[in-house]
Amino acid sequence: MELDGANSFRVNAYTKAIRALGDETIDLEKAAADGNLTKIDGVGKGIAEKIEEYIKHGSIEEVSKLASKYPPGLVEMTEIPGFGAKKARLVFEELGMTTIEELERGCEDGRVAELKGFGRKSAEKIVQGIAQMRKHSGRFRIDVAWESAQPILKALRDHKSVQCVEVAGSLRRWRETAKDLDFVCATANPDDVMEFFTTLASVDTVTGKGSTKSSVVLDSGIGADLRCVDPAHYPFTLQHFSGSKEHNTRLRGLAKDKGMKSSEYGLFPDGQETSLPAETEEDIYKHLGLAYIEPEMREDTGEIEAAQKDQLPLLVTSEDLVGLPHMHTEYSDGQPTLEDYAKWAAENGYEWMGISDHSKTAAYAGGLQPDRVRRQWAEIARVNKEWKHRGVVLLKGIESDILTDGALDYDEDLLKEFDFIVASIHSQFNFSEEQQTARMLAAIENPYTSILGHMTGRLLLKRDGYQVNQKEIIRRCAKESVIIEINSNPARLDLDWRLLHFALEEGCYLCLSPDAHTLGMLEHIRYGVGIARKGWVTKDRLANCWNAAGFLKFVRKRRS
DNA sequence: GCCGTTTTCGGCCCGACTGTTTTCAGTCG
Repeated sequence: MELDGANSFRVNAYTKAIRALGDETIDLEKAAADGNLTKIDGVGKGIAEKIEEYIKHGSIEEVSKLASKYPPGLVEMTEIPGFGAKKARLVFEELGMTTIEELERGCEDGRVAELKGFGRKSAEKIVQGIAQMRKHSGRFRIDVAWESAQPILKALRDHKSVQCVEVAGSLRRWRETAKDLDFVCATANPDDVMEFFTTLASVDTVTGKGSTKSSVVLDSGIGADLRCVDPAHYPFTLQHFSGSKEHNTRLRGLAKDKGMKSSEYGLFPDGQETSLPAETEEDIYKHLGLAYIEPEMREDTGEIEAAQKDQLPLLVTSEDLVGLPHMHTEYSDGQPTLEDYAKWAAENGYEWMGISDHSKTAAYAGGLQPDRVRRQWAEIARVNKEWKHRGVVLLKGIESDILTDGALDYDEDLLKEFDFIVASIHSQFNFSEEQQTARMLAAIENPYTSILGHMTGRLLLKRDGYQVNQKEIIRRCAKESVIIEINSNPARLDLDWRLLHFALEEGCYLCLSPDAHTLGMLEHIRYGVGIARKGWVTKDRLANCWNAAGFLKFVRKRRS
């Protein structure tokens, strides 16, 4: 519709409706049958008709018409940074271009630069944008973003003109991936700070420079924006650029209802040019009649309603964690020894570490045959004796493959002697959803399964998860008292945070797993904490916050 | 196209930067 030059308010109306329909709790066919479609926020007569048309015919005429008018390559073009629908339409109509490759050639041979509204620089930017897009598919994992951000944050904090600085955007909200980094800085000398920022050693290219906003691309390939504001505006600017866009749109609506205008510079009562005061973000939320909302929750997934009723959950923090399950040792495909983990736990304030190497079927990963399992248990007993005085205990666990029929990977004689068992799928990713779900349900019903490992097996930005009915799995885990893992490896972050709130409502217990294969990977738990907070997780529902006795009691209870 | 404790018409969130312009359109967050 944007390519077709449709009224932008119409486009917005569809965008808003699509977002509402994305809520998995809506059964569209049922709503249509009951005539309740227009009760969905953002769905009126027109869009309801489109949905009904789709349910009836499996397609929508207007969509088909638009699709035949504008080749799919034009939609792809709009993914190029700085290149939107209007420009895509122009190169299509004026130059007949239908693919990104054609656009790239047109930029190189000078045809694009001759178009009205374009020039030499625009053509160069497009070529650069295409290269960017190809190289990184536009998004970065949170660990890349976090690690790129830390040195910059430190450098800015140490700069004499910087009063305070914080990372905002999706990284502050702990999204699993980020498009770029956003820094917000309070300073009286913005030009100083901007000059410093754009000449940092890790900066590869400068793509924009002004006194309020500068943009760069770092060596790591990720973009970074810095906003500089007067210290009086800082809380507003930080709040604004922390997003999400959807959250802020709602807040601006609330402001409007209260006769105020909200922007990154303040909260302005109608007709006034001075903002209401705010020393912290908390003050801003207070002005809007809301309890303070933690950045992780700012996704417009119910947090605003909860804040209005002062019913926000008290989110778990890393200080609440006392134990970690799921880590691999030299016995299978990990690098650390048992001793290494015990030492790390003592040094980092943890009481228990749940050792879980791969089980025997995972031969590719050095899965443990029963004799090796018993040898490891003997060593765990020895290490535990040595570290008892430091208040650390290693638990005897295993990451058991879920076999194709849903069985665990050892005989019951051996299974019953483990302290806990993480059950995970590592093979037959191509099962149908029905097969995969049945396989997983069978594993959940096994009384020796304590924790369900990485529910979908996804690798972020790389591989989609296997097909499985996650909600059915979650409900069964709740019923069977199987703890659902939040795999904290930044390549996984699986279970997805979007399902955590649902899992909590269904009554599930969760745990953060480092799934470590090196000591360094234990640090990944920071991403798990972020994701857990994002999913509204409280410490009473997180097994990591229970002491070893409590964790073992929970696990043993379902075996009896 | 959606929506309505002022409304069934006339609004719809707001501001910065860039590259192309001579006052602005497009894009982005």
